[in-house]
Amino acid sequence: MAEPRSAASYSGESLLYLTDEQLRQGIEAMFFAYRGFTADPDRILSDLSYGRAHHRAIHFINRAPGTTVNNLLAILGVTKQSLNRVLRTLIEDGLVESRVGQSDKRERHLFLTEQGAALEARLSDAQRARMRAAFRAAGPEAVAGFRQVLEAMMEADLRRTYVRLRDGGQ
Amino acid sequence: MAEPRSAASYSGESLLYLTDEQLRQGIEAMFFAYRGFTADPDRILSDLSYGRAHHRAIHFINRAPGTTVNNLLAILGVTKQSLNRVLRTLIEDGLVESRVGQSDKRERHLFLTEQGAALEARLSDAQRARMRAAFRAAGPEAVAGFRQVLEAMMEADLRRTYVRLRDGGQ
DNA sequence: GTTGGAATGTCAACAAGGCTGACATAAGCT
DNA sequence: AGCTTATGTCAGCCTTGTTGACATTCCAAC
Repeated sequence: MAEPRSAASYSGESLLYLTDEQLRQGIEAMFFAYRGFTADPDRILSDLSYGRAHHRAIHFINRAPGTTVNNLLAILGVTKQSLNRVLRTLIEDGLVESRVGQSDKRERHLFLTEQGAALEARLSDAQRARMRAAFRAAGPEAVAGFRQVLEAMMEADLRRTYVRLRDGGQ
Repeated sequence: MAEPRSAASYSGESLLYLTDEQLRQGIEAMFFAYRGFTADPDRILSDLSYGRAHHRAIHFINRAPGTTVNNLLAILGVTKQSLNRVLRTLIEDGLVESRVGQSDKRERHLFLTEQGAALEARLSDAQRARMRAAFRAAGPEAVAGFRQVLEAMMEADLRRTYVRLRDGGQ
């Protein structure tokens, strides 16, 4: 259970931050923090009888307007049936618009309507407010570390997606 | 939408890390990283027809052996009906033992059986391996920042729970 | 031109895991 | 004795994930 953590690798540098105890604290921090991370949007959504799935769709459509359904599937990591159910209600409710592609007419390109953008703003304002408070409390060096660790924790394909989004790709 | 971020507070210190763009990157990093965070245990669990809910229960029972049902409810933030469904299967399957309290016989104290501890070890080995890789890649200063930001992101009551667990309380 | 495959949508059925509400039981407290 | 607390359980509902099957539309290759 307690890992031997290869005594040979102690070459001057302290590896105490890699003990099982430290790792477990990191795991629990992720668990509890994620609850906080989603708490504010969840409250807003429950009043509208939407769920987290709707939030995720709205977020990434806003993030990459005109994205295709297939593209969104890859980002969200769910089945098309599951996403379709969510998209259908968002389209019916007038928050999302689905336009047939010009070059490839099989593709549907997704956009937020004015109403959809309004909800997106409300949700992300709430979520950013908490993130801002956390960033401010921790300071810029901590934020840089936070981002580094999270990035290293992602699955390789999602890290590529994350970096592409971050660096302004579409 | 774009916050004025009170120009008066620029007292020499750069607040560029608090821009909406930086905050949004933090939000997306949390989203993608959490998927990585749960990916390995999820794979193990799906083979056993257990879910994340079982993992969470097992984790915290291992973490605080003898904890009561009520205590676990507070940590996990679910209803007793929801938790009970999970606990029932874990007890039936012989992974968790429920002992009537000595002082207060209404309470049930929860413990992992040998079998339960074995699964816990398997799950947390997998999860720790990813966390360890991420920590190692990012380095000790980054890890400290990661922990600071996450802690600041928690809801107040969960932060207390987290700190209590971290500092060896039960 | 026809055919194969890709992108999408839809229907049906199912499961996990949240939730609420109601109720039972046992035990502790006043 | 009566109220409260801790727990368990039943029933039913919702969201959001899954698989499988099938239709449509359209591009592209042959």
